[in-house]
Amino acid sequence: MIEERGRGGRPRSERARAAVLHAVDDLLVEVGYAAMTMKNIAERAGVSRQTVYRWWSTKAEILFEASVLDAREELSVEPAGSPLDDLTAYLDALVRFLTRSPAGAAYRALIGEAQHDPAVADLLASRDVLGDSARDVLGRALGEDPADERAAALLVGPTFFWIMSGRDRTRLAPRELARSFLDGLHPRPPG
Amino acid sequence: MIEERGRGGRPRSERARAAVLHAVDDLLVEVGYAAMTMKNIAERAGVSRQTVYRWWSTKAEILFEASVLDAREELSVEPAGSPLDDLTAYLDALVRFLTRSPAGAAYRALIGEAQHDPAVADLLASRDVLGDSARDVLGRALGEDPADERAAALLVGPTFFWIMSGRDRTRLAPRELARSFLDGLHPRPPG
Amino acid sequence: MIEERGRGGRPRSERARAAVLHAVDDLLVEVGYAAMTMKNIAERAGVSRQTVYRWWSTKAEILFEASVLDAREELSVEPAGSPLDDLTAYLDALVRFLTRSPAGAAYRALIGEAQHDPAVADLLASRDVLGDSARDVLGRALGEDPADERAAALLVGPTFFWIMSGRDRTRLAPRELARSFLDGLHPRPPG
Amino acid sequence: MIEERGRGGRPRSERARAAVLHAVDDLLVEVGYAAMTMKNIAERAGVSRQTVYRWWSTKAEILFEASVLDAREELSVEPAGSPLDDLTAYLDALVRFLTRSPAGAAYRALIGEAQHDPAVADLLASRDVLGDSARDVLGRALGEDPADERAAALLVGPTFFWIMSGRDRTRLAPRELARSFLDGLHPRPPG
DNA sequence: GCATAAGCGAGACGGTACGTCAGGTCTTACG
DNA sequence: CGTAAGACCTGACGTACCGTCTCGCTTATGC
Repeated sequence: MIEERGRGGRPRSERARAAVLHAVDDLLVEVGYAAMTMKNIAERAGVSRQTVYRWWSTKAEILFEASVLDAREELSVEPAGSPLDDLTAYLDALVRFLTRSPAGAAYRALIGEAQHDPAVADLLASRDVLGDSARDVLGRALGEDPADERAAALLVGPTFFWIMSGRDRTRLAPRELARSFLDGLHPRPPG
Repeated sequence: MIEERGRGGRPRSERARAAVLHAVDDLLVEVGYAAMTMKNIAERAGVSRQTVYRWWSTKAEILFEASVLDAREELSVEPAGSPLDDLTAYLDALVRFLTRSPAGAAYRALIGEAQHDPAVADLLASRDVLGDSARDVLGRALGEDPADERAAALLVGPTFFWIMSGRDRTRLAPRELARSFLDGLHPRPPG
Repeated sequence: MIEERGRGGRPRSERARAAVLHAVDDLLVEVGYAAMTMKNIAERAGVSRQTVYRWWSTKAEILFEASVLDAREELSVEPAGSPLDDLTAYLDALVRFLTRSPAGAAYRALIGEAQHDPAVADLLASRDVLGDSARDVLGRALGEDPADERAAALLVGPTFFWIMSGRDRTRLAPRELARSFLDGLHPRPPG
Repeated sequence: MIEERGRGGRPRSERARAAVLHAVDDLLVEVGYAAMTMKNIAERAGVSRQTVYRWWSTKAEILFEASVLDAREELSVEPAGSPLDDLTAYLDALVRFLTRSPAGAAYRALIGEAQHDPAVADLLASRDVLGDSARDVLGRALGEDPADERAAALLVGPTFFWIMSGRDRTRLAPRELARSFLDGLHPRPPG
């Protein structure tokens, strides 16, 4: 990623950029998505409102930039030896991400906004965090390359629905889900 | 529903109630959830803002009341003869609901809000539209009574995730999903 | 001036109106016209910005409304017995108004704005404070009815120019100006 | 005006200076004084904002520098043979200046600003454009040397007031004003 | 010719006011 | 007492201009 700067001009302040991303992270945890405004992001970051608007259009954009790296990291799991163990570990990580991680809270908020804001929908479409991570683990566990998007939805969907619809995370059984997924992929021969 | 009224006083205007619910339906389609405000709900309904606030606290409440009946109806399917056909018909209805129906748009918007608004989360928890409809069809198709909440999530989840994450609905294959679900429930015996 | 109110609706708050007009008066003296913003008018008045904008479009409008009554009063003088005394008294009042009175400061500021803001020009044209007061005193002193607008300009102009161009008010001689004015009106017969 | 420069350094760009003064002239005519900002002066001149600020503090300063020479020129009139003709010609020029000339528009704007900005008032006091021109013509027409500042105010004031208060310039009668002025200066002997 | 120094265009920065909008509350008059 | 109307306070919105600041580059002087 080459720094592309036109001739002259004061360079962008890396300090300001980092402060804004940091502020967004903090505010999401402290006051939640709805109460997080461009105004208090700027104030919290010790940055002028204009500077925030210069680089990001909406709080969704900032939040996305602030959380996408964390998200990728939290959703990548070490190889565990067997497909079932791999998928179980992944689903464990997914539950943790969606229910415990600040980045996951950001992701849920963004998915929510995307339902009624096309700009946010486009933003999320630009980096399919959940889909990519699921395809990664599927590729490794099942040797599919590239892994099927539909298979990823089968793997992720039940857990995603469970959490997004507000159900109790402790009643989820990642290992059973992983087993069901594997069984669904390799059906009994008919008859 | 008996009208419970204290002594005297003008009775609640049924006309106003209906006008508000109607206005919310229309506005959701015309301007979307984000641009739908208490103010323009009131104006569209020809009702004073105070009257709206008297009976509902938030636009989420109105929207929920306005769409929950439609939602139940749209998600109930006729028995189709076989489990596979029943589930396929249900998933077809689910896709239609989430992507085409105004009530479905309302539901997606509310799920979104619920991610960062506990009040909306409680509201949705009070009537588990998707879960109930899935349990209904599972009960009928598989003879389970009451049907398992986890099974419902397995059935609904992949489609839910696919739509909520903004993927192309035409690339969904409800019949394959139904088949995978049935296979996942009844795994091959090991060996 | 009949109070015209549609059916219903909270009546305009006289308290808010008075507070705004008062605040403008105070601020003009304390911080001057340029530093007087809609924002600090509202804050000083203890009134919301929206309420200020509801009733006035610009600070010029508020200032005009706040000062026009004072202006009329300060520019009306008691009959003094002779035309020369009448006019001298008037010019004294005019100097005092333009250099000492808050209403006069407001008037000078508005005349200034009017030079590059047509809306302010229209506003001032709607009530010709200086012209009217001059015509009044001329009508009484000279028995002209209605008094000539050009005569008013002859009477007022020199003093107006003197003050507006920032000259020292103590070097003005109202009585001499009044005498010159009377002589200019009744010229020597030619020859 | 000797160029005073320390050792070394790039000399001031005459091109930039001229471009700014030119831009101010144009913008005053095109968008008016209020809409003329340091920002769009710089853009219009093709000059950086910093460069504008390096040489002038306010738009008033630039405007003054840009228009004062034009003003002096436009307010100087050829000798016409008689005092009445001289003064009439001058008042004609004055009306034209105040109502038609860009330099006059600049002058009116500056007079306006001076009412609530002491810096602008000082600026205008440094070169009494109207007063000087009036004293010049009076000196020539009446042989007074130096001409009286009060006499200048008597001559200029009525026209100045007429225009500044927004009255119709076509209803002015410069010759009558000149005659009144001359009569006012040489009153009938009492009795 | 090479350092020193100032001017210059570009454009980001922290501020602050703008005018608008929605939220939620209140005060009227009418039914 | 419910209702329509609409004024009220609050506070965020996104924009504009302010005046300052950092850049890289240019253009002079003077050693």
